[in-house]
Amino acid sequence: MKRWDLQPTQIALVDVNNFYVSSERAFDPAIRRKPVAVYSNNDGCVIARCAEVKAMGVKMGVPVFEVRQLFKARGVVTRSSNYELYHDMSTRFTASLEQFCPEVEQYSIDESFLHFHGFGEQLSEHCQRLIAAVRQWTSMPCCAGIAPTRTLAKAANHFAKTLGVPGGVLQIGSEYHRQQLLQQMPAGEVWGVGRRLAKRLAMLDIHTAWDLATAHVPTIRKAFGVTLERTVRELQGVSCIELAPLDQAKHEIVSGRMFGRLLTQFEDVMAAVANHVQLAAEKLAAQDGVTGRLTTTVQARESGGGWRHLSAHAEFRPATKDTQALTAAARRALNEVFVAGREYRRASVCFSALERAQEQQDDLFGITNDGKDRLTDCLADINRRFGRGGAVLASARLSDEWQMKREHLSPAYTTDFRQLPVARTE
DNA sequence: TCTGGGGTCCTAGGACCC
DNA sequence: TCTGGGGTCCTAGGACCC
Repeated sequence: MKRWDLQPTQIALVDVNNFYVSSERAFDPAIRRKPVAVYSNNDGCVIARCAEVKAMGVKMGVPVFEVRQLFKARGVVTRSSNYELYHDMSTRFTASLEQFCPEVEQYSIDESFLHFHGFGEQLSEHCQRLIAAVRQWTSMPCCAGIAPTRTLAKAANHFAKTLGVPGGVLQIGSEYHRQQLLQQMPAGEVWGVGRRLAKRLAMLDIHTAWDLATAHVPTIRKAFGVTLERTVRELQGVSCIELAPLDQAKHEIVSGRMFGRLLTQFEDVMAAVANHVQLAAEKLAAQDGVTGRLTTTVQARESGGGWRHLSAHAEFRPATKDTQALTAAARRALNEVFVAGREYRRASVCFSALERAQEQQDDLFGITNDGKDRLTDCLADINRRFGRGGAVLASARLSDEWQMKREHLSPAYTTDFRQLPVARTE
């Protein structure tokens, strides 16, 4: 029998249970024993639920209006997304993991892959101590799945949660164990298999993760491409999915959002666009980048009632980070697609063709934009020191009709002195 | 009446080159 | 009538992730 737990390299996937809910509960003991749900931006749909709310049958992503009555009747506490809080809790979580593993690969806001080499049979206990420590240091519950590949570690983590294993750690220990688990797992639950792929796989009579792991690889390759082939090999125990480091410069930067209500006026939509240009420009500055291409996209209502994406783009040579030039280009692009009298519900801005500022090629004609870049740097600096919105171009503030709804927002417990939680002793 | 936001990778197809 | 082969680069779109 192949011993999977004694392979020289083991990967643990550790993630926080119901991360947004757990973050909300961390600073508000009053809701620790109550059912809690967290809403998306704009209070549009449900994006996090505690176990009790999941048990009520509330699915990820359901529109809020569908569950409002249920939540009221069952006393569910609701919160708008509080990303300042979540990011801070995420930093604390990752820092805790680093106390237990030198090789932490952060994958998303609430989960990391931990790489262990030559740990032998003690790894499971080590991860149990890790989970207890995270609980003590951050108050957040988490689980770990351990296996030789990322995809199998994800699967193990899935079972650590759903089977409620003691200590919150599940390690795939043997060939038999791997088979047992994968046979219980629907193919659509496998990391990298979404709804559409699951449907197409079902037509080939592939229903479980085990079916997928034992499928004919060349057939999979031919029908679904190299991405799914890699998933199959990972399920077989061959590590072949690498992750790009999180701190690597992004290839594109997007900022976009639904409006708090439908808009019809050009300047209202433009105010949102200008704000997104500013946010994207700050992210661009953070990676010391410049952009060669800007795309403005809006969603407009069609005469039939459906929604349609309309977009136009502008190019920059040389590439730039000048917020004024970017905003002006975004305005021209919006002008190309905006039709008076239509309703709009969303705007977004995407920077692509990104380059590093230092490696930027000189323009053939020696055109530079030194002075304007200094203004951009200065704005970014002010916003870093005084918080978002400390200084913006006037065009981004002409209208705030587009601002999103956040009617159930919790305080910024950890990032704003005025909102620190207060502890009292009796 | 109300349905998020920000990313990634891969593929196919067109334009263009010698 | 018969109309190459191989390569690069770019873009749009599809699928996935949390």
